[in-house]
Amino acid sequence: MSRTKDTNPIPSVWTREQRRTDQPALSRDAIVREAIAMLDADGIEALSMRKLGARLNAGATSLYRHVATKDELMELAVDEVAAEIHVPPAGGPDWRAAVTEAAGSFRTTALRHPWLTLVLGQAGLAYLGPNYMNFSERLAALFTAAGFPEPNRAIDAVFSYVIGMSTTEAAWLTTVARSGESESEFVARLLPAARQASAGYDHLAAAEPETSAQAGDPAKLRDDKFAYGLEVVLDGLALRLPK
Amino acid sequence: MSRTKDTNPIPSVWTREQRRTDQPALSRDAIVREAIAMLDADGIEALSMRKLGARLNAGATSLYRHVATKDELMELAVDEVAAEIHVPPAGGPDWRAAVTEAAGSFRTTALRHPWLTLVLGQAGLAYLGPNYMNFSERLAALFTAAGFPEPNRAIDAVFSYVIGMSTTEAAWLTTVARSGESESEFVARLLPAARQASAGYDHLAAAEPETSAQAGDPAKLRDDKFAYGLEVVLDGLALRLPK
DNA sequence: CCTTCGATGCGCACACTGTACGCAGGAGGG
DNA sequence: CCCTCCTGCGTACAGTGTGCGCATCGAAGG
Repeated sequence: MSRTKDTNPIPSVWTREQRRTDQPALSRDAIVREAIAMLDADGIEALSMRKLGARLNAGATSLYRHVATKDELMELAVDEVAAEIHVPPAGGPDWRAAVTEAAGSFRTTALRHPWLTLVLGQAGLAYLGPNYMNFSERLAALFTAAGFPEPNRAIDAVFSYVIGMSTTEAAWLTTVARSGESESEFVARLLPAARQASAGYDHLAAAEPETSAQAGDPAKLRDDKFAYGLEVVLDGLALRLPK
Repeated sequence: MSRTKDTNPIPSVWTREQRRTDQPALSRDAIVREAIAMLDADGIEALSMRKLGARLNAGATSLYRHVATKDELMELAVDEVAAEIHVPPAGGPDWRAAVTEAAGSFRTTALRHPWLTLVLGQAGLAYLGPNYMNFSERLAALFTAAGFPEPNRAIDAVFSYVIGMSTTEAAWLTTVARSGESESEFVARLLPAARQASAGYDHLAAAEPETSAQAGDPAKLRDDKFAYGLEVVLDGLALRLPK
């Protein structure tokens, strides 16, 4: 039984390579950080436990010592990124400017990490992470100080809008990125198809020149669109502010 | 070479089962219909080409004769479901009621098919499907008739809000469904964790009784929240309507 | 010093995924 | 009759998340 021939190279302390301590040891933080880098670079479907492990000079299953499951890893990534959202301190003189700042910060964060909204629309309770909690707390403080008797309803109104717009924009930017072209190029190439698709639809065709008139800078157009909708929501909220 | 013994049962017209024409033949429509049924029943990660094929008495790869790829199938499913969204005809006396109806219809559709918003946030160009085009066209007609000089901006404002809120609600309902409990039960069981998570956050803790006070019917609470935010947006838009 | 122990990383394996490819069989047209 | 086209399928490949048990380590305890 024990005399089966072992043709494999004899494992030895000398052949076995040294444990490398130069690389930062595998840790939850390092894993999350690298996962975010991969998500940002190559999109959500490019992240696999094996590739992530390889990037950290580790095997795929080693990651599971620090993270229970891939879903949990995604929630950790979401919360990590939530720390980038800036909410001004409560009590300033201009609540609208403060809310605009917070909304804009959420949007740019969501566009910098286009997988964020995807995970938010999927993951159970990413809302309970510390950074996300912090974000919520600061928002609550802001709206309370502004004088809203039911701050949660106001927050939900504003940020449902912000999330919806950011989701749509992120999806758009993702497909643009996949095309390998710049946004303007992609728009130009898409135009004929869009025109043809909206042929026969009176109002879509009518609205089209309005859209493609200032087709100069698509990014600026998106900025304006976002700002417009946000102003709409804030105006509606201002009406409900007891004076 | 040809004399190798064949131990398999001899294939014959008699042993081979009849082609069943009782089952509706594999067709793109049938595939999409069945896919939607599976998505509704078991969620987005439960849909695989193999299982879908099995449900249709077909092999997995047979589906590819009618559908180029799984992503394309998802886009078809989205467009199919988009037909359920009801937009009142343009030109009625009360544009707010009409928009409220359309927004509500979008929301109930999104909650009936909780995978919808997920795919929307991912797929980018599902928008070119005929039903989705129809939906957009009717919206454009509605807002134009209401008198908005830039109907697209108004539509984007309203439906970014609607999409954002629906996405959040759908995600919530999905995790509730996964728990196997009713929404009230799940809320009750989640409460301690939420309370603990918001300990130390003054404003979140302060807002909590406000939320859990009428914890009677969570579904009604969500309805109210949605209606509130929608009113906010519509008020903001009304200010921009040239009179 | 040696021994023990808990923590960490890893190789293997399993069940599953989307889908490319080539073949078999039936439908219809010459 | 043959020939061509269309449909379905079996097989196969390259991947996926992750459970399990083993090897290795640094530290702790005797």
